[in-house]
Amino acid sequence: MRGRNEGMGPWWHGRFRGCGYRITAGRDAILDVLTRANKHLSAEDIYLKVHSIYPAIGLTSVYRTLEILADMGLVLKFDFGDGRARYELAEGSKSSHHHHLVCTGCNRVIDYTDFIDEEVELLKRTEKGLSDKYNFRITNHLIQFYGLCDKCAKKKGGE
Amino acid sequence: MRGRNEGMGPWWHGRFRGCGYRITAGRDAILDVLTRANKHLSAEDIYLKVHSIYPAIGLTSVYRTLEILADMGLVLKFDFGDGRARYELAEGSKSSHHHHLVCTGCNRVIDYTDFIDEEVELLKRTEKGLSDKYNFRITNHLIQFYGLCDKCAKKKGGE
DNA sequence: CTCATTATTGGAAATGGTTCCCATTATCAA
DNA sequence: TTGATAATGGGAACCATTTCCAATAATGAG
Repeated sequence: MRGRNEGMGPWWHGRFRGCGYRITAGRDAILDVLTRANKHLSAEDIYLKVHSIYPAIGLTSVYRTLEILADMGLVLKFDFGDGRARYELAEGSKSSHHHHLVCTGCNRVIDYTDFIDEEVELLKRTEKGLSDKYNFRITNHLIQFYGLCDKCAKKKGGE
Repeated sequence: MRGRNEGMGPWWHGRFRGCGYRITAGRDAILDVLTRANKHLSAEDIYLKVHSIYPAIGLTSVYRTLEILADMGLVLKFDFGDGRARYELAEGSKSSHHHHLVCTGCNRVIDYTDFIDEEVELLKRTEKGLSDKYNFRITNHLIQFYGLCDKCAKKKGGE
C-alpha cells in the first residue's frame, strides 16, 4: 500500500524544491487534481475541481501554477481550437504517451495510443535531424489529427 | 506571361462560386495577400496588408473570410502559442508541404521540409488506421516540434 | 521556536484576440 | 435594371488569460 516515499511528501515536492519553488496548499491541490484526472482539463476545469478541495484557491494561481508546471515539463499544454487551453500531466503517473484526434465539428477529442510506437520512433529520428540542422534543443512535439467524427460527418458531409 | 485562365479570373473564384459564396473585392484582396505571402500571417498582419491595397476592408471581414477559407481547406490555421492564430495558404500555389519548429523562448517559427516525405508517409498510414478504428473522416494533421532555438538555449539553458 | 525575508496569493481590473450585432451596401441571377 | 439576400465594417461584446498590488504564508537563519 505505502509507496517508497512515506514521510517525504508527494513525488513532485522534490521537483519543485529543486527549481526553487515553494510548496503551497494551492499547488498541492492542483497537482492532486491533475494526477487524479485522466482527461485534458481547461484552466477553469482545474480551478473548479481544486476549488472543491481547497476553496481558497484563485483562478490566477491556477494559471500561474500551470505555467510553471508546463515550463518544468511536468504538464503539457494543448490547443484544440476551441479558444481555451487544455492541460494534462506529462506521462509518468497513470497516463501513457498518446496523441490526439480532434473533431472540428463538435470539438470532441479522442486520445489514441495506436501507432504511437511507430510515430514516436519516427519523431525521435526527425527530432535528431532537426536539432542538428537547425541547432534547436527540441523538448517536445505535437501531433494531432483533425477531422469529423462519425456524428458530425453525418450532419455536415452530405446524406 | 499570361496564365491559362485569362478572362476567367483568379483560380479561387471557381472554388468560391462552387460553394455558393460571392466574389467581393475584399475577398479578392485577402486571397491576393495570402497568395503572395510565403509566411504564416496573423489576422492582423493580413488585415494591414490588405488595408494598404483595399482600404475599405474591415478586420471583421478578414476573420470571416479566413474562417471560410479554412473551412474550405484552402487555408491552414495554426497556433504557435503566442495567443494569436496564424494562417497560411494550403499547399498548391508556391508553398510546399512543410511542418513547423517552434521556439518556446522567442516564438520564432521555422518551416522545415526535411523528413517531410517520411513523416507524410507514416501519417498517411496512421490516418488510415485511425479513420477506420475511430470512424473519423480525417481532413488534416498537425505536427510541430517545440524547443529552444540556439539563441534562446544560450540565454536560458545554463552557460 | 521566532522572526525576517521574500515568494506566493487572490481579487479586481486590464488586456487583447476574436466574435457578435445590425444597419448599410454590394453581388448576382432573372 | 432590379430584387433577394449575402456580405460588409465599425463598434460593442465576449472571454480566456495577464497584470497589478496589497495581504499572506513558506522557508531558512538564528
